[in-house]
Amino acid sequence: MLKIRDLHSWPSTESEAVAIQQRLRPLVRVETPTATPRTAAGLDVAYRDGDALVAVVTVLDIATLAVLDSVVLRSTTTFPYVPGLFAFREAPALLRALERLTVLPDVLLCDGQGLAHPRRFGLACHLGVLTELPSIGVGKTPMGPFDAPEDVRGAWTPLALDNDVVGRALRTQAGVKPVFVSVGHRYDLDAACALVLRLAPRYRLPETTRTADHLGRIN
DNA sequence: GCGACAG
DNA sequence: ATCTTGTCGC
Repeated sequence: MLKIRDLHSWPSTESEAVAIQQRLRPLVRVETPTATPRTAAGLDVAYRDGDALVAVVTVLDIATLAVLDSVVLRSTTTFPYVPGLFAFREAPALLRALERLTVLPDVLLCDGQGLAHPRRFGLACHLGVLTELPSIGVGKTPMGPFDAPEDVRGAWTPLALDNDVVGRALRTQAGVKPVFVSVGHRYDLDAACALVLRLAPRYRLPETTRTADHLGRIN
């Protein structure tokens, strides 16, 4: 159902990984989404003892937050955790999980950064470019400094890296830390923040990531 | 050279 | 990410 573009093989060294990011970075497209999305996917990976991991993808109906589909895939670690090269650790398993989806989502919400990345090619960009699906990065920790948005749901401040605005620190609830939203592929920052707010009516993180995280813990 | 650094 | 007690709040 979902086609994964064969743009590169999975590297085993950091320098190869960086070269792939630099080669794929120009393929990212920032654009206003054509239509209002009806479904959104949450992607997450849980780690187990040793090199075992569990990749989870859930598809929710944005209007009702009902879970329409979910895939839980057990796999194993292929690349160490290196800040800036996160996709090479999590994307292989997440892509295999995405291929097993029955309901194709209108947009991907990734657990990590998109353009808010040192080379402007975080996990959300990587998954977006390889699937050609619109994608958004929702991180719990920023990769750079930021000014705290006011403590009101919906408040935000720009996230800058070097001299570019690469994302936003977005307050999804008063009294909790903001989340860090950036474009992954085929989306824009305003629409991304609006969607994250709709998906997080009650908690800090969007329901998509919460359900995916939950499934990863119990499986 | 040293520290910082998505999950 | 994961390892973990108690505590505050709905």
